[in-house]
Amino acid sequence: MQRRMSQRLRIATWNINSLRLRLPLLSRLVAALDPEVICLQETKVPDELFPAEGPPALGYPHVVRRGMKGYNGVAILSRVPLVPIDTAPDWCARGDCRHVAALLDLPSGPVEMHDFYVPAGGDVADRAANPKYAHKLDFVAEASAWFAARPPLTRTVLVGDLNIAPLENDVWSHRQLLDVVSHTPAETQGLLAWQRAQFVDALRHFVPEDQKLYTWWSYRNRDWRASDRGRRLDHVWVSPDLRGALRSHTILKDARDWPQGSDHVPVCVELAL
DNA sequence: ATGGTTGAGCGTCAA
Repeated sequence: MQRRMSQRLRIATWNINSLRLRLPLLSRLVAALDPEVICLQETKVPDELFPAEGPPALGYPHVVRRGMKGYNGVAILSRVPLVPIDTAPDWCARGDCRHVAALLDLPSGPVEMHDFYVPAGGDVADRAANPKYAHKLDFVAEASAWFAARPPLTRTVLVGDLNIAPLENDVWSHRQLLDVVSHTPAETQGLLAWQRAQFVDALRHFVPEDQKLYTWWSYRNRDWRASDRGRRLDHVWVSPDLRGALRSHTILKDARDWPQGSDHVPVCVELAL
């Protein structure tokens, strides 16, 4: 029986909440996770101010990024060569920098990599009263329809800060958060429809749905660990053909205590490809 | 119903 050698592929995703401020923390991420690919959100840096020397110095010479002034911004840092993908639309026609995609050029063949930063959606869970909430729902619906219209995906990974905690145990209190933006039925149904059309939830592949799982803890808590009012806002999805390639996952909870840390912690999934 | 904290960039806005 012939058996092709498979390669380890670790993909990390992190809402870094300012790349320039937290560039030094990336070396901690690399030390802890040793990923081949790092997907970042909320880089908050225009492309012309992107710290070009930073990622290569950390061992990630291949970079695709899309940034703007002040807000949003996404980037993929890689040890593996990248080929940018530019076929996705400008979501909601806003010119926002909320999505970047690339092919990972692996010896076993290309892997399609998507990095998303879904709108947070503001405070009021009412489409009519809150344009940010309407934008969030529209963004999810548009992305969902775009992926659903494609032929069945293969060797595809989608990660990012999707700003929605879809399952009951993705939040500290399902009942208390049903009206809180990030866990309303309109959001969770929209996100699950997007996911289930083409993807497998890689983190829930490893952690059963009856167990609490969080990736974000608000800054607005005196003791985030003691109160533990977390939400699972950061996600890793893989196309169904990669289910058997899933090896392990890490939620780097310790990163929430890094000096001047982000309110999101890095999430990592290892595949054998 | 409100507050609590952080980042960008210099007003507040976004989260």
